[in-house]
Amino acid sequence: MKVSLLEGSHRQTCTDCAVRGFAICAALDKTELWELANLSRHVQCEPGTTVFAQATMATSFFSVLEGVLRLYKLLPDGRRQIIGFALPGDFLGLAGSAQHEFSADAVGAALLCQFSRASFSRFTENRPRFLRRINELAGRELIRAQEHMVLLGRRSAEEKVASFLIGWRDRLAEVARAGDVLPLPMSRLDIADYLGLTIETVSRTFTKLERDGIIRIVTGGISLLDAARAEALSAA
Amino acid sequence: MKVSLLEGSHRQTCTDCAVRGFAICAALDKTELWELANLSRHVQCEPGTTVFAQATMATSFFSVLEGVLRLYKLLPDGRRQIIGFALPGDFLGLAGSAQHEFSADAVGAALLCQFSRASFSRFTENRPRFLRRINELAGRELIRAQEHMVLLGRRSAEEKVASFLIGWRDRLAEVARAGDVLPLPMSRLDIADYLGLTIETVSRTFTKLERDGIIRIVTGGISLLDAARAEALSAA
DNA sequence: TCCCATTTTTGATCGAAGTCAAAGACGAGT
DNA sequence: ACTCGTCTTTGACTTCGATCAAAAATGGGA
Repeated sequence: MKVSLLEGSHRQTCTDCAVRGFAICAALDKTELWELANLSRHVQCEPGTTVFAQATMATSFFSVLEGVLRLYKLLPDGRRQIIGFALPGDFLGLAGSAQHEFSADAVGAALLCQFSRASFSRFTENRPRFLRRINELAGRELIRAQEHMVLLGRRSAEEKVASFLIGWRDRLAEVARAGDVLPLPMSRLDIADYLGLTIETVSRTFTKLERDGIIRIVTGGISLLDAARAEALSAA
Repeated sequence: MKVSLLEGSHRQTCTDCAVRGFAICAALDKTELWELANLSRHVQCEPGTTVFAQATMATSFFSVLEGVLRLYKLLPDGRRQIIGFALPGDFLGLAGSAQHEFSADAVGAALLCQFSRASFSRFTENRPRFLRRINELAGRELIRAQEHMVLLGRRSAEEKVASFLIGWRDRLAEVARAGDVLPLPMSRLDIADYLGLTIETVSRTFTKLERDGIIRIVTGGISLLDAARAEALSAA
């Protein structure tokens, strides 16, 4: 496993940032943005790169600019639970704990905006607007986590897969133009570990959804043929 | 189901509050505390009272003073997932959404400190210290939720029950003197819905842990005979 | 103290998802 | 186009926890 980061070239101007409108920095005015820019650096990650590992010191915070990260926790015997996928605009470090509570690695190539913990905290300290923005993102994250607990604890395999597809579609729609096929950059194993299933069950369930005419499996993703039926499965 | 609250007598002074040291208001100085006190009222809840229901307008925030609340989400067909138990010092409203994302009801009798959403938000608005305190609690909540996802997605029934007992013991230790028996005020059904199991599986697992000499089942709780073995089960 | 409703426990059986195994598809590199 | 390694799919079988059913314990009220 690669654990290194490819360091980005140099500091960036935030004003033309692709996630400017919906990332954590959306709450900042021009002056503050410039100030924050001076605390940040861009980091380019190769596919599979581990950005940080569970139980290591959290010396940095990150904002995702491009790509997808998988966030996961491991049990001592190797069982893995993916607790979420981070997309452009997502912030890593909301829990604010001194140690990383989970590991994060890039699914495909990814570009991150990195802040040192200390300077970011200092910047944050006396900016109520920014603090409220952090609260807002943390609240959303908490709601997502609670919804995911229902999925993990109370839904069948078919409902889990359908919920995942609908949820993924909706999240992607927030950050990118939706095309005909829903790209699934993560592996079946990632999906299984996200849904609390095995890879075989995920695969069988995809096949079943395809047999039932709800989806079509294509390379690198699926086509949602019958979104209404998928939504019904994912809600019920 | 009872859905009403018994309204408390009148406003309270916060200085002698039982949860003063570890509730959300721990971040406030004397003046602020007095100001916040004027926005709060105490609410006494009978056992089983629903404090608020999922998908209703969130017009109030609450801080738990005494008792235990169960926080849960329901699926349309009645399946229930308990996403957590709230103890004294816990704050309800961290997600800050306009609608309640889950329901909350009192397990036994409970005493709450209620704030109107509007006045609490106004109070919060320009107090970075207080905002950071809210962030701190939200972060803890998020970490708990992430840990619970691992439990729901990747642990066996026995591990789930052991984790629950250890986690409950540790949470109680934060707010009350630990006695010989660990009180379990919630029903087996509550425990089952918290762990993503059925009531029968929870009961059988308790019996098995007792047969194995790890716990002793007593009325209203359990005795942890072999905490080390329980911790091993809950970690592994 | 005795009832009766509710909760908990136990037993028997079932089934959804896991496990084990092998075949098939895909893609990067030659 | 071919090869090798990885990922995905499919099949056969097993198992853990769910379901269905009933007995036992608990507790509040007459």
